[in-house]
Amino acid sequence: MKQPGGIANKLSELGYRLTPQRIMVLSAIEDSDNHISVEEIYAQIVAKYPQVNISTVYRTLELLKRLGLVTETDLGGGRVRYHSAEKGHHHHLVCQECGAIIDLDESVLSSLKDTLLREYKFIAGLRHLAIFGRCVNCSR
Amino acid sequence: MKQPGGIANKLSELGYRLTPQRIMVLSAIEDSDNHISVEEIYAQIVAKYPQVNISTVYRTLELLKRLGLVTETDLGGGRVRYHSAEKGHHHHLVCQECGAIIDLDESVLSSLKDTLLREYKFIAGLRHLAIFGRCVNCSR
DNA sequence: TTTGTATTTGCAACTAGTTTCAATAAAAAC
DNA sequence: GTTTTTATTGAAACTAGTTGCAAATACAAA
Repeated sequence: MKQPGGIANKLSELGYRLTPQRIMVLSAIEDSDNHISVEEIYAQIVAKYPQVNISTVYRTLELLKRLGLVTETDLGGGRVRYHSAEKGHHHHLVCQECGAIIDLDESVLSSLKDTLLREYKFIAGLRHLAIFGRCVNCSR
Repeated sequence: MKQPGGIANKLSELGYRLTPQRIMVLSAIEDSDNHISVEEIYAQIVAKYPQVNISTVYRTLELLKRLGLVTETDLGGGRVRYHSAEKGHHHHLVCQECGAIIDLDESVLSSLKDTLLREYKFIAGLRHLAIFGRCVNCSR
């Protein structure tokens, strides 16, 4: 099929089968520079193999998400997007006025995480969060 | 119909019509102690007026959300719930293991808001956030 | 290489939520 | 109280995502 990347290796290590459909979903995510949507993944696959069903794409993403190999982020307007967990965690500031997306380093949320752990004994996931609001340009 | 609460007054002040359907949605939200789901609101309405359509409930919630009169929170598993904005803002820690929901005061996120404003010139909404992770009992 | 089997897939039916549009009814004007 | 205007509603069609199940196939074992 195609050279399997890091996610594919982990999948088979965990005992899941490496089907062509799964490899195509993995490639689409790994080859994508930024975040990729279900439609984009599906379009990419159908272009080569039209018989592949969209439900397989949804199921594969659900699996990858559950195993923590991929992170899902809601960047607003129901636009859920996917990203390889291998490429590191980060967060986004999403402007609800102009739609601008500002990337945010993971460290910005670390003091919040500490507070929650100390005061509420709660281990916050916060791997890939979208914070909605207004950017500089739109707040004037 | 029914004694209109604070939200109803604001709606008509803003020039929106006070229909029986809207008043019923408002009452359901205002009368609910905690967060209420679409199905719960709809079930409550249909019990009295079976001819009311679910799309009207969705449209009313969309309107109230847009006007900031009601806050929407995703408490996990696609279970979106609604809450009167008049009753104050707060946040939730949701345990992905046992489903426990811990309420969190708004102030816990104020230092994060400050940081985002100072370092990124971004005005974060963060009115009603759900943070996913693991509670004390499940993290052992 | 062939066989066996449990996992995975495609398909079709289903659910939640959205949208379009003609009919209805709030609220303003008379 | 009646008429007029235009926002709002109900109905039905539509879209995105999910689920059940029989058929297909990845992979282990022979």
